Amino acid sequence: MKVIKLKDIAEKFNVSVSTVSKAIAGYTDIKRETRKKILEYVKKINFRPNSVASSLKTKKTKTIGIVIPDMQNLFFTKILNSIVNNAQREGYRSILMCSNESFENELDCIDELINNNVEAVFIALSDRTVEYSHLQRVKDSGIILIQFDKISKIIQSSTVTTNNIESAYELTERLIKFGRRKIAHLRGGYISQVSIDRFIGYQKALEKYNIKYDKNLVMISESRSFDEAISKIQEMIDKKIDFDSVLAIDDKTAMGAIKCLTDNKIKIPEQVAVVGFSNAAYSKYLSPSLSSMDQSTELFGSEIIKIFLKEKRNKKLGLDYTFSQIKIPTHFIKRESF
Amino acid sequence: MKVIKLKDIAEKFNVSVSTVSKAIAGYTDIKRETRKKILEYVKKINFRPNSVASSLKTKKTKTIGIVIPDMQNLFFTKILNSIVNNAQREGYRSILMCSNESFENELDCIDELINNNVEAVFIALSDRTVEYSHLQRVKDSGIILIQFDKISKIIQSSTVTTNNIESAYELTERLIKFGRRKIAHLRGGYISQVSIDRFIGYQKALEKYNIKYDKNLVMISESRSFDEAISKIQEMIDKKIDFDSVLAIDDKTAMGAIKCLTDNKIKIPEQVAVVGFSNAAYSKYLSPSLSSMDQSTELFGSEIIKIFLKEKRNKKLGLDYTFSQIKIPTHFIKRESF
DNA sequence: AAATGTTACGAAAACGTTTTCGAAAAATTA
DNA sequence: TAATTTTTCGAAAACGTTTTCGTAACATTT
Repeated sequence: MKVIKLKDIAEKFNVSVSTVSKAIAGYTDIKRETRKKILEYVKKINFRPNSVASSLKTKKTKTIGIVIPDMQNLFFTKILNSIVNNAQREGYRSILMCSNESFENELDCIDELINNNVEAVFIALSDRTVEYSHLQRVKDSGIILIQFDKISKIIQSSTVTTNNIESAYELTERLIKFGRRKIAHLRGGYISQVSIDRFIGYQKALEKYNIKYDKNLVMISESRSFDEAISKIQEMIDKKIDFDSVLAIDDKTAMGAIKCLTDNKIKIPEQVAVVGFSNAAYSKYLSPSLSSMDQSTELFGSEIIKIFLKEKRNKKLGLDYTFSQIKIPTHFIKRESF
Repeated sequence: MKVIKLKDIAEKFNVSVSTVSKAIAGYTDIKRETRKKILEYVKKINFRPNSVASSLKTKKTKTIGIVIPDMQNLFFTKILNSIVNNAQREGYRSILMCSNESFENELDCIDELINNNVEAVFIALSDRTVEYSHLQRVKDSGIILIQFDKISKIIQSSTVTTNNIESAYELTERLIKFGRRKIAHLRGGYISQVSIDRFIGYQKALEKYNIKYDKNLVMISESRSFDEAISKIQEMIDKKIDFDSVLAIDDKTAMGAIKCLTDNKIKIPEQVAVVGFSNAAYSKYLSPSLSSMDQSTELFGSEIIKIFLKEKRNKKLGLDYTFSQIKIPTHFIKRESF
């Protein structure tokens, strides 16, 4: 119950607190045998210097803060997992915050993290974030900021994203080469950069293959929910709009599409091919299983930590650092839906 | 860039550091107007006392540690979300750790959290945890321990769990009342308490309704994976074992069952009804959508925090506290698979 | 033997708070 | 006016580290 501290160890070996501290920290101005016996004891009782006191003194908290918009979204939880694991490996602990897709919450999360003296903030913005002074505040506090997935280009920082334009382009191209010409696009709202970029990729591919863009084939799912996807597709069917494939903004909406099509006895992929984004964990479990664009979530975490360590090193050396803009490659996962 | 501290504010108003500190902390021995002007300024610049220094002094870190075995499992991420939100509301931050179903990792997580002076550890054990001295170490460090979902009864602590026995009983009973008698059970391994309890519930219901227990109807899915579930069901089909329903250990294995049955052109639920546990986010997206037992994950978080605050209060008052054993109620979600 | 260099260690300050305790100033009572 | 109480404030210690700098002890070189 009593917590050991440096002083206790110092007394045990009749040395000073400084000596013990330096032995543990690996200083070389300690006699070999002195250091050895201290280290042995430290190891035996599994002693680690009080991290709070240490943080106060060194001004390093060895803590990073993560803000994601949704904890029910496996894409984010996988990235989260990967960040946490990579951070842990480098000796950093992770404080987790969730904005729940609310701008208000996001502000609170940021203030909380700044107040907690985290060394870095890794954030995927909420869909409702339209103003960015809180991110500036992070930077002004001397905290390293890295945006991932849902980012704002207004604030200068390193970013780690999927190449959404290219990725959507590739998917569309695949559908075209599969023989589809009437490709419906179930997109997200207008303020989401992800949604915008995927839409651009979709258009570019059509253009490249001389397929006339038809705005009747584009539906907007503001909420990107399963239910909204169903109703949007049903609307298309009711309006008798002719389409032979669906490029959905993500796997959840793709699932909505599959559900709706199946209920309407439309054969997938024979009549309508369906493809999603993100390769959500459940995508392969569906009937038909969903073809999707995998985003290698493990790479997100490792790249983010890599950038963080680099920026930290540069900052320490007083170097002017340039921000990294990393694009995580995607690759197509072929399943039954297309 | 320069971080404000108490001293800066003190100088600005020509008072002492103590006065500023006390004004912020709400002490009453500060003149109203003095306090007012300090508080106004503090609010204006959004100042909060350095939490590291504060923690060192007060020995309260306002931090809780959470350990879960799997971040790809929506059941856990939902609980995680709920804990984090509830903790945040009470002014606690959450350090997140993931054991990835490894006992080794779990040990590391615990040591890390102890070293970080968290005030509480909330843990769902990994499936491979067979020894519990690390949990004892948490308690010995004066840290409040609360186990949830996957718990060990060997270590005395408060717990928050689903009533797995009753819940499985209810599901089985529902299948029986639905007219099914040949109920297959796709269970988990033998060391998982969750798996054991659900199996017990299954047996109890059979017994109650005078249905003879048939061990041919029970399959073990050690990994509880989608693929293993498929192969186990396929095995049943190949062996021509007759069954009219499947009680799966969780929604993922239930999905495997659905997939396999669908591929074998077996009608759900007409020929075989399928039901799962946990009401995973994707369950309603399937075709057929999956009936399941919802576990109100939000309640997990609020109950855990409630217990934590109670134990903390009792500890402070020096009371002998008794541990709470909370059972989170489940309720059946009827969908298409049964 | 003196001068110089090297090794091993500890004293003490500092990090930014919180909180106790004493005391000055103001208000109240005798 | 003197004595007492109440209000308001600040000095200072403490939390457990890290790290600088000084120095004693010893070794090596002139």
